[in-house]
Amino acid sequence: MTKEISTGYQPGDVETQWYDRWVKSGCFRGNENGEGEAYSIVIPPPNVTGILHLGHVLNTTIQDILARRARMEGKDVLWLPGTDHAGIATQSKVEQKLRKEEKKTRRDVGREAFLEKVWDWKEEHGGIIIQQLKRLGCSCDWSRERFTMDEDYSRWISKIFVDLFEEGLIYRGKRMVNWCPKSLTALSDEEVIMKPQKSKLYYMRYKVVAENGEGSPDRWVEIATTRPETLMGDTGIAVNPKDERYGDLVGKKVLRPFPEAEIPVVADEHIDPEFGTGVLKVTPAHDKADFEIGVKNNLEIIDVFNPDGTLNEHAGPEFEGMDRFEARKKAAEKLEEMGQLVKVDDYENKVGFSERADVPIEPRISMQWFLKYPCVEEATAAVANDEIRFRPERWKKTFTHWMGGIQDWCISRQLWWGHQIPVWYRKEKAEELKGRESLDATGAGNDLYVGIDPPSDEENWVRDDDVLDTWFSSWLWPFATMSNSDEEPSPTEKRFYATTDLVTAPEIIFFWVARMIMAGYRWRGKLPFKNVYFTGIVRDGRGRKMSKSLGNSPDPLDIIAEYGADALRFAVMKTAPLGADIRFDITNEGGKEIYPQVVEGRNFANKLWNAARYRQMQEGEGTFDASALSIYSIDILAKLDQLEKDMASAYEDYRFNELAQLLYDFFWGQYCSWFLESSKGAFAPDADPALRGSTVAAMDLVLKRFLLQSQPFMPHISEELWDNLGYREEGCPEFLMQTQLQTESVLAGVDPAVINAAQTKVKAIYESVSRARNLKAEYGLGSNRSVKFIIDPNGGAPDGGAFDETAVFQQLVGAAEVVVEPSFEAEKGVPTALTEIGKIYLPLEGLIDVDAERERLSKELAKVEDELKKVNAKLANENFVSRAPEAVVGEMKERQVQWQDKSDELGRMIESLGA
RNA sequence: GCGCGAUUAGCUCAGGGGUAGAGCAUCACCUUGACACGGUGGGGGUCGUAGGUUCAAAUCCUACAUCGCGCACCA
Repeated sequence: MTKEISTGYQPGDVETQWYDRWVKSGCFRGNENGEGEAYSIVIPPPNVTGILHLGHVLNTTIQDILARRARMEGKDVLWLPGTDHAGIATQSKVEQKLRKEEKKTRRDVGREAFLEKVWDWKEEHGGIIIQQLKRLGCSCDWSRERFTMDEDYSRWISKIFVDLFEEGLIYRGKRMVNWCPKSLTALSDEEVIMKPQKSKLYYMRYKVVAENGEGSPDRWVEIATTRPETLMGDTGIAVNPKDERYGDLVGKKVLRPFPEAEIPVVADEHIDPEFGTGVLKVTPAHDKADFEIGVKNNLEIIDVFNPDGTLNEHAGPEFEGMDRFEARKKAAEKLEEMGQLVKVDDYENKVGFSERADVPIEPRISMQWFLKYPCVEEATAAVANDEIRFRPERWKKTFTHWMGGIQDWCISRQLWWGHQIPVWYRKEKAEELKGRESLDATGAGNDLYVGIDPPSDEENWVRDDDVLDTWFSSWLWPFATMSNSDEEPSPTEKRFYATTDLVTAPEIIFFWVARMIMAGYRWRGKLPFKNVYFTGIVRDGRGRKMSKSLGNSPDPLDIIAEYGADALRFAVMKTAPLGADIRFDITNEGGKEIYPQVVEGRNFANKLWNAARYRQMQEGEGTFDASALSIYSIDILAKLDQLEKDMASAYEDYRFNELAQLLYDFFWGQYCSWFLESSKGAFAPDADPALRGSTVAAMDLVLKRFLLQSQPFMPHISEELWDNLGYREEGCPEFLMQTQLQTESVLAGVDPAVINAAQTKVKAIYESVSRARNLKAEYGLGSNRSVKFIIDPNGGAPDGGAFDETAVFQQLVGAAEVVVEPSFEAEKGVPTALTEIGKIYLPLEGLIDVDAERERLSKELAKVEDELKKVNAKLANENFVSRAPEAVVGEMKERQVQWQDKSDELGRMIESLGA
């Protein structure tokens, strides 16, 4: 058996080999001493423990395309990568492992030892995602990779904290915060996700306390609540002051059923009389709104929960130690027993969930550090007046809205993995200071130390236990990755800050984007980036967001292994309209998951591969001689020019899907389907050597320029073909990815009139070919054998003369023979098509059927007349003729003539067939 | 409740006042000298619904419907 050589492109080794070579040659390194225009992006740092998902693929491919394109435009590019320590996520993972393997909690092992374990874990498992980004082809400057817990980077965090503390923007206070009972930490508002929940609305009744024996001894007031388990913490009930039903109750007391206590009835305008019974139970310790009502009315605050969401001693012995959801049932049961539960309705409400731990958060009063945001006005203005440009622009509104209602940021977390707050308390005063409210720069004198470095007599001090919110480190990312905090701006920063583009998901517009703008302005006096491109969300075929928990997110690495990174990149880009969501289609074929969009990408890569192979099969160098170019070569080169123009303009607007579409349409639809097919004659043994040479030259030109254009999207295969085809020129960089785009038109030396004439003629030929193929197919002639066409160019040839492109016509149509016969007199019933180059006859032996042909032509005539009717109607409309733009009317008139001619001609053809 | 977005062929999506488009899928034909991960041709759409503006609306405007996403202290 002979060995079969695969004609298909095998991406695997090709991709990894090129990637290694690029890295080794320093192609990705940002040059701070360069002289070109600077272009920079900082990567949104993925979690150090993260695994690549399709969202990352979308996001980083866009960045890679921007970076690669910028390099080819001669810019000095820095794409700065790194990872984020992801406080809660990482710590939970290690805690989980600890629990599973050693049956211990982090407290069992102690802070120091636990942190060591986290670092170990990070060394072992961290950075997987970096390897995955490399496999995708990302051209990041890995020599500058950063991690938010790096020592230099950490010093930045402390410095920023100290600055803000001294400025009075950071303070500590006892406040209602979002508490995660699973992670045992406070969370910022942004880390809480509201989810609709099917729950119950419990109607219960409290007894009104009789005053000095007056009033009805049996008066009850009905209250609706979703959280009966907190009633032990109720210290009042509230009604709307305007609510006539309850007006007389205000100032009286009701009896809390358990633990039994008399609690006051207060009036508050926030109460909606329409909701439930119009009466609210007030639990100041466990609800933000209740807290405010409590403060206003001087109500007692009773916390009935432990930090982990179980109930504490204040709930009474029956409830102590019980989980909050069990306690809910139990409280309802108990009310029932007491005859105080009126009814229970099904009810859907929204409950805040911890983003990371995915459990309902508990509003809880606790001592936390807060930040009043700096530079809010400047940041708001920067986006409002497009100093920072958002794409799509609609996110501006969201941003402005949030900035307008901005709340102080709870920055402390009761975690260990993260940047510990740089605050020390004098040992003997520590307990007192830790409990002090409203602690700020003015408060504690010499007993408080806030500094980047620990105090020199550290042994006399106790450090604050809390760490900072991970986002408190991320907001410095654009500049803290470039310079150290104690030094002048580094050469890297001087050259590459502010960055050019930021590519990120709209989900983190508040978490990250807004805060970076403020931080950049506050500490660098410069906005951190010029453009922000918000990507869409990657969804599955059913429109659901891809997520690990749904299990609907395929592993990009599996896809890459099967189809290649270039295919995946191309697939994602082709369906990534500006900021709109992407549906990642998955179909199932015989139990195997197929990704149609990626298949398309792979097929495209394969097409590219084979088109290049075809070039390699033609021997020798081409010689570019403008005067020897065929009309087909001129045509494809003109289209190449147009492609480059269209690409440039689509890049301006970040229209990545359009860019991918342009590449695809040009290469497959124009170059392969038409040009390569039409050029085959030039390689026949008896072909004119000048034609052959110029055709090869045209092929080379197109391939070269096309590879330059496609490199950012499909870097690996483009590089491979650039190499295989030997397109590197003397004195040019080693790699395609370093090669500069050429901007000069490929047809610069050719007379525009010649180009125009060639394109007109080629267009006519191609259209006629389509008609001829059509005719063939209509008569069921699939094979190219034994098909003969006769062309009667009688006045129909585009240049007015005889038709001289029969060879190409024959090749394109797939015919055995094509002859030109002016004024050909066909037998009756010979199938005919009316085309741009004349009448085309398809004589069929034994198949001549006058009736059939008449019917076919009649059908066509009907279509033509339909069009003609439409055009006629339009032109008969006076309003149209007088009010539509001249150009539109002119075009319509032209169309009228065309359809009329066609109709006449078809009419004659039918007539000639006889009745 | 307010705001934003989407709704175009079976699927994934372009188009954005002037003749409804692509890829996939489907059907028919084709082992034509790069590619069957290919070639050729066909079928398939009253552009979510109802109004309005206009000579002309898939496109602009207004409502509504469905889906999605933000924001909001309705227990």
